[in-house]
Amino acid sequence: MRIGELAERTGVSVRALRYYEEQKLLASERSGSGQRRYDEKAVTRVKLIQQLYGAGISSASILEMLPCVVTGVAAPEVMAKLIGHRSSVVRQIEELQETLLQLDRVIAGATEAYATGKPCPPQ
Amino acid sequence: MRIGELAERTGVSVRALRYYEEQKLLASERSGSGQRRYDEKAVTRVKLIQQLYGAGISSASILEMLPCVVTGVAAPEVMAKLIGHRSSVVRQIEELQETLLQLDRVIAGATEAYATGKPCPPQ
DNA sequence: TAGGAACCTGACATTGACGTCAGAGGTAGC
DNA sequence: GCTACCTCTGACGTCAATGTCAGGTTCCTA
Repeated sequence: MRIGELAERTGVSVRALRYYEEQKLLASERSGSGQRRYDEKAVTRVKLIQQLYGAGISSASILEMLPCVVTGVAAPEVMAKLIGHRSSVVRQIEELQETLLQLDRVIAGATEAYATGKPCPPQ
Repeated sequence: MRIGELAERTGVSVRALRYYEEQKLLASERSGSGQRRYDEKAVTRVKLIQQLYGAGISSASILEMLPCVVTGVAAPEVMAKLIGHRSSVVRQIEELQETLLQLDRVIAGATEAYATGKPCPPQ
C-alpha cells in the first residue's frame, strides 16, 4: 500500500510515517519512481510504535527494542532497558491512578457543592 | 520559605516554580526586596500541579480547575472539562496497561530465547 | 563588612514529534 | 491526455515546559 493508505489505516499522519522512517523505526520498499510501498505488517508495526511513544519511550529506545520485538532475541543490555521501561510504565500507571483519585475527589466535591449549594473545600 | 527550599522540598526546579507563577498556577508573597515567599500549602499545590502535568493536562486546563480544587465549586463547563480529563486519564491507564502486556510478551520471549538458545518471534 | 550563596528579571536555547509550505514529479480514472 | 489527487524532498515553524546565561541585587555567616 502507499503511504496515504497506511496513514489512514493507522490513524497516524503521513508526516509522522515519514518521520518514523527517518528515525529508522519503519522501513519501506520504494517503487520505481521513488514512492514508498508498505506491506500489511507495517500496520501493526506503526501501531506498536504509537503505543511505545504513548508510554513516553523515546524513538532512540524504541529503535533499540524493535529488532528484539521482531526476532524475540534481546542482548543483555537491551533486556535491562526493557525491564527499566517496564518499571517506568508501571510507575506511570500508578501515578495516573493517584491522579484519577484526585480528580474524583474534586468532581465529587463539586457535585456535592452543586447539590447542597455550599462549597465544600477538600479536607 | 524561599523558592530554593520549595524547589528542594518538591523536587521541582526553581525555574519551573517561576514558570508556574508566570502561568498563574502558583502565587507567592514578596518580601520587601522582591523575593518570593511561600507558605506550607505551596508544597502540596506544587505536587498537585506536577501530578496534573504528568497526566498530560495543559497549564491552561490546570489553571481552570485549580480554583475548583481549592473551593470545591465548579462551573458547569469546568465540570464538563474535569469529566473529560477524567476520561482521558482512564484511557491513558488502559493504553499503558496494554503497553505493559506488550512489553511483558517481549520480555518473556527474550527470556525464553535466552534459556533455549532459540529465537522465538512473537505469534 | 566581606564574600559566597541564593535570588531577581529578561531573554534566548532546547527537545521531540510532528505541522506546514514550496516546488516538482507520479498516478489513476475518464 | 486532462484533471484531480497523491507523493516526493527539504526546510523552516510550532508548542510547552524547562534549561541556561547575563548582569545585577539580597541574604546570611563568619
